[in-house]
Amino acid sequence: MQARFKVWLQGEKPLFGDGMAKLLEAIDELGSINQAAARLKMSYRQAWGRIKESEERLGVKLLDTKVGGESGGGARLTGEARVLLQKYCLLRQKVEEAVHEAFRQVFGEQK
Amino acid sequence: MQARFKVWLQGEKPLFGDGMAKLLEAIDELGSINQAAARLKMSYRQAWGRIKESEERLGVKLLDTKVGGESGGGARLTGEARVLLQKYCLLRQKVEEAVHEAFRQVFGEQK
DNA sequence: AGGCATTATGCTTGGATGAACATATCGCAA
DNA sequence: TTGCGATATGTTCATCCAAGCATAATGCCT
Repeated sequence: MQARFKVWLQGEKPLFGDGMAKLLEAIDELGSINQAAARLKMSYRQAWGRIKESEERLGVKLLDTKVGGESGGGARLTGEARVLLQKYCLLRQKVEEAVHEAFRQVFGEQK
Repeated sequence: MQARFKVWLQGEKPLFGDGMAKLLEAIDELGSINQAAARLKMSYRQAWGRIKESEERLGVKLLDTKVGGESGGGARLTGEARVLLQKYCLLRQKVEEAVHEAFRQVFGEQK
């Protein structure tokens, strides 16, 4: 038995969680929404929709996108997206450590 | 903006989370699944199903139930259910404090 | 005997979430 | 000028989970 968790940023509605974090990381590495979606085994349609939704809720532009041109176009994270992603990852990491520690304290060496 | 979280116990499948905790607390206080479900604004059907599912996954009997008789019957937590509930609440509390602290550290005094 | 509150369980339907399909457009490159 | 890879959206379809409906059984109490 183990403890699992989710953590996310919330305003009036959910703003930014693990899904967006993984998606932005993949876009940052691969340079396009399309390839990132493929790696995460989601459709381009879904990836794009989640980004759009998140941008609207946050009131922050997360991606600079380019249509057409060399390699067909692409997407790059904005500075604000980078800052947010980095902060979220830090938050997540701290919480993960806390969950592990709390589980150990409460449930000890259990099956 | 704030940080929210969920934490739950997991084996092969999810075993015990916030929903079950609130449900068991209400049953403990009110003495019946029926009244507990009403308080939590869920149907008896759903409450009963979740308990059954959780018992099966955990391999632990959570309730002693009685059909008919004085006041129509009722349900009481087993000792194992009490122990599990108490441990889960402790885990949840520790995680909650950690999430708050981590959010403060990472996001500081933010809008 | 009849009523009542409760446990116990099957079945059906509705809503929401995600998958899939269909286009349109853009701009470089061959 | 045609093709390619990408962004950008609308729409439809499937599928899973929750909600609600229905019903049986039990045992005290009046």
